[in-house]
Amino acid sequence: MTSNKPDTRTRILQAALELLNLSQGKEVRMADIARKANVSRQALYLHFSTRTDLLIETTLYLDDIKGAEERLKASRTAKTGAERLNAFIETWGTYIPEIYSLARALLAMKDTDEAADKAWSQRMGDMREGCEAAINALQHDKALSPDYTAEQATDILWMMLSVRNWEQLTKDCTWTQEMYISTLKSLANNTFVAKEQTT
Amino acid sequence: MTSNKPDTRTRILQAALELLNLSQGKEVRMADIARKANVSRQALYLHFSTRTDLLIETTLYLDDIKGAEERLKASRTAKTGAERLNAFIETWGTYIPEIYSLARALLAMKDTDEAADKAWSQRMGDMREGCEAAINALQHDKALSPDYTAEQATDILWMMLSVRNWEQLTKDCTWTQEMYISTLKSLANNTFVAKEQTT
DNA sequence: ACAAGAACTTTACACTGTGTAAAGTTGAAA
DNA sequence: TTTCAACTTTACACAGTGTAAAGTTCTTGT
Repeated sequence: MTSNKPDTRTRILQAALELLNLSQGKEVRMADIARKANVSRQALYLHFSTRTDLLIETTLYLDDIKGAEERLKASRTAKTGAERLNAFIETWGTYIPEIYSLARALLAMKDTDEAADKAWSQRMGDMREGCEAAINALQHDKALSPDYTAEQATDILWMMLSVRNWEQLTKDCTWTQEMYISTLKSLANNTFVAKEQTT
Repeated sequence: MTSNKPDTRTRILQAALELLNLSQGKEVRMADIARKANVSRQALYLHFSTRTDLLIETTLYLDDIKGAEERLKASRTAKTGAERLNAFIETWGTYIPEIYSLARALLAMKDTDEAADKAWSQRMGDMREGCEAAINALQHDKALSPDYTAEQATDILWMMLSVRNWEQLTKDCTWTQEMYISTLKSLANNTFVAKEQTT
């Protein structure tokens, strides 16, 4: 039988997660996480080589909990390209707020910390593949707007769906999550789906 | 006659600017700036209370040099709303790369430093007014797409034109500056300018 | 000519947070 | 009972920001 009390490593990851969710914005320090996990600060370094490493591992842990991959894969079952585009926006748009606290911490380091930058870029690269798949599906349906190449369209969709944009719209512009999802769908559809020709 | 050798304060601002432009990405420290300006590190604190303060003052200095306000005001002379929208995108889009180094430094602090956040928000608030004016001009022409309210449209345009988006498109997606400008114009026009009705 | 003061320099140090180092404790397995 | 892994405890190096205070230098007014 698998023990139900989590091992130290997992407890640290959970502590990091909780603190990040709680202390919105404020820096979460190694000492804070250690205290929350009921281990010594030094013990963190037995499991994670640096703070950056710990945060990166925490994102992986979170993805695991949330079942990120399965969810994103699900959007591939849609029939038409347009449906697929909408499904992807819905899925990703719903996922963002769940990972936002952590994303924010990583984003804050991205500009100065090489490793954090790399980790974040990789994640965004994965997300980009989802954008690409949706755009390709549109193109396959001959439903991609002639205004953009598939690559350009991917770039633009990727831009639209960035975490920073979600942050700006829901925080600075105080949009609700529903508004965000529906408006981005509308925006993406207007932009990428070719207008029906009454030829 | 006004002395042509700049006073210490100005020399510090110039040094900060140069270093930020040069050392793309890497942190610029107070000691670095002091060295470059040929003053002691302590002298910086005689002119600026904190590093954040210095960076903020540097942005103001830069705006001054670049004539930011005059340029942005110029876009207001356009006749139609659509022209105005394009003029604004052109002006702002051209301005971004000129302030990018500094913007980047401020953005990096924004997430943790209260004062930096405030200063940046204020700047972006100013930029938002330009977006709002362009959208209002469109609405006045009855040329605003019925898909969005003026406020929503402003929010979306503001989002589209964010520095982070410029960064993503030109750095990650390796778009040229020309491509950025022309694509964003096309994007904004498609999104906000009402389709001509053949009623 | 001299005092006063502004604008620095120099030296020293406090503080925060990350990360390293090494010796000591504890509990379980062999 | 020893041995080992997984910790704890204590100590410290290091970077970078910001404070403090005494010393220098140059200018200016009287």
